[in-house]
Amino acid sequence: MIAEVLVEYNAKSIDKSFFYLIPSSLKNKITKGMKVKVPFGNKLINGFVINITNEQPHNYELKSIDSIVDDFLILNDELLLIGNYLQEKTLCTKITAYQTMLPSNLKIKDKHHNLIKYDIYISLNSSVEQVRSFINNNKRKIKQNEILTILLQKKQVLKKDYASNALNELIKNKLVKEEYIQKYRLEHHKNQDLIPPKLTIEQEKAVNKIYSYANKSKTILLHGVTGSGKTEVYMNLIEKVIKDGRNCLLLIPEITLTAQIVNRFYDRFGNIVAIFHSALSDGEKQDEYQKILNNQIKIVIGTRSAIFTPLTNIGIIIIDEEHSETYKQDSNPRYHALDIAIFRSNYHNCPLVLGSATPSLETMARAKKGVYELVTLNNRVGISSLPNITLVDMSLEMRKRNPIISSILKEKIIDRLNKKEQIILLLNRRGYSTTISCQNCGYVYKCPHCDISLTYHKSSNNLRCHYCGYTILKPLKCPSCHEEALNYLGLGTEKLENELVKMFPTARVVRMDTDTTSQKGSHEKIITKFKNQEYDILLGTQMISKGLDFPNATLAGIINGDASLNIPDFRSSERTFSLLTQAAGRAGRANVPGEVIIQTYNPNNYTLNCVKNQNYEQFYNYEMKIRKKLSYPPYYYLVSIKVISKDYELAQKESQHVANYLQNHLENTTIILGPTTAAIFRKNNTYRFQILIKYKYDSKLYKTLKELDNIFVYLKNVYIEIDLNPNNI
DNA sequence: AGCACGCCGACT
DNA sequence: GTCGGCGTGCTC
Repeated sequence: MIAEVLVEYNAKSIDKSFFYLIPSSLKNKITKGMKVKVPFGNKLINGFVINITNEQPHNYELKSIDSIVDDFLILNDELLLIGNYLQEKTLCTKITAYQTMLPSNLKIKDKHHNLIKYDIYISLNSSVEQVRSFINNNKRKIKQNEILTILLQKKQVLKKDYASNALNELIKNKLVKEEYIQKYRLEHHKNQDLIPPKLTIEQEKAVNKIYSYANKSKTILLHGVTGSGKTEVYMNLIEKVIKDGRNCLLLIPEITLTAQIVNRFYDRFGNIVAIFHSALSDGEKQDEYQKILNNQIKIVIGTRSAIFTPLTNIGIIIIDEEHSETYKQDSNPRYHALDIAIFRSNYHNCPLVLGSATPSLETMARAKKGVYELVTLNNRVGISSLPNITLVDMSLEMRKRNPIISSILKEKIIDRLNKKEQIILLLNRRGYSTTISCQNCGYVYKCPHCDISLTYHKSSNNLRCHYCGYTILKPLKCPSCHEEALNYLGLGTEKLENELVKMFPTARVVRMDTDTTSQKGSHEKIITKFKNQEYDILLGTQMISKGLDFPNATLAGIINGDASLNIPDFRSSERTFSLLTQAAGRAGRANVPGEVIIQTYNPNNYTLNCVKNQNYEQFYNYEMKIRKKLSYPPYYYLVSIKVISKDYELAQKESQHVANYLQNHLENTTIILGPTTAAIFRKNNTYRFQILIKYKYDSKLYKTLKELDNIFVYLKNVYIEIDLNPNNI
């Protein structure tokens, strides 16, 4: 018997299987998916058995497996397949693929701690008669008799509650025994008093439609406006699937911000729910994983990597806030959870639901084409209507010397403070400092070929497009209003907080950004306090826009609606639409109608007007035209290739080679742009050049990218980074 | 990745 | 004469 093993070293040059004999002592113990120790060179290292065969792969002598590291299956058949797929899709090494899929305590490494926690219980170790006679014959051993009497009634109690010399004596004399029982760190119980809300007709129709695909590997887009009760739809689907005896996987973008959702699931489903996210300790993760392996879990809720949990018999996969960019990993391996979800939906023959108020254009395009089924929720649950949105022209306000808070927003804030209602203010911080805009009229330079903002390069004092390389010298005056006011955008939450305190001295203001939420649990504290109305104004960055529900918040203000529009990326309109729509959805959820003020230098901007009209369809149609014209997704797929080196000349030279190579090896319908300097050109003294591939269909793509990747294995001091379907380019 | 092997330059 | 620099190539 021969085992095919992947070894723990992550290097392109040894990204292949190594073969070992299985010694007779391990013959019936080793299965594929196990972690083993093998001799490699002159060291003993860890590896995964990925297959067992009878065929001798080479004619030279094989070494034997040394030992088993963990004697349980770490990679089941499905995970083994997913690893293969992941490697194919992202061009990472096989070992990286498998490592990525596992929680840290199961990953390959030398010292691995066993993080299982136990409670020690004590119980009787002899017959009731023996214990009774012991009590009768040892009347003076009062403490010991006390413990025995309790055990006669309760059978099993926690050791730590009774720990004493007397207890140790009993254990020593084998009258009482200790038992180690695994204790899970996270335990949640169903709220027995909970009465699930009755579904609206629309919600019920959605549930039935989606459920009609049970046992089919169909992807369904659930497009529901903010406040339309998507979570309730998920819960009802999950209930049905569990009744059918199958399990459920729910992905959410960031668990810290969506603690509210998780708690609703705990209340409704109790201890059959396991959660996974980066804020869990290794021990907590191990416990949750263990619960799944022990078949105690029917619902897994987690962030991106939870898509790899070894949940079996999956009956539905749900990706909430489908448009969220957190589902794509932005370091190696650069996988998208959606791709893995589709793979698993095929494997398990179960539906995959993508939920969002603002679906990504790619997803909506597929739904419109009929690749995905489209299910829509048009109405908010309850009597609340969609909020009323106003765009405020900040260039007019600038002249009135209200550069930060417009007069209208100020007026509304005062009004809400008087009514004892709450206010949410969003400071859109994305896109600072890379672009410059006119402080007088809001003009932003764009590339005439790529329709993205030009990036300012201080060293050369010019403006450059990092897609195609178009460059102009930075002018002194704004070409639109002729003022000398071209500058960085810049306003921090702290400055805004000070401004608010000055403007509204009696208001209680709380700030939520990366500074105030670095401590574990601080998110939730701020959210809870605001919800309990201990504050009047919640001021924060994009983190306040997601999935939060504040019934008393009736006004949402967006301080700088433009900032994210100007990021030099073709998706910046889409991101802005999504962010502002979500933020607007925070207002007016309960029975008080909400109001939203968006401050902007571009009140005629199409995207902002679509937000104002709350019209996804309008935005979609408009943006799709631009994407078509400029050959962007969803019309074309993108691949970004970065060539990275400490040596400027070398990086430049090799990136030119890459572009030539692609030109010669890809189909002629494929567009190759660059090389040009990457968005972040110089990063800790390494230089990055970027090549962009746009393709519709290219049968040679994967083969060519693999070859390219292999060429770079043998080049020195220069590296290549390939990102298929990048989030940012 | 990690290690041995190997072929040149400056030391006790 | 030898020690050690790191470039090259191999690991089942």
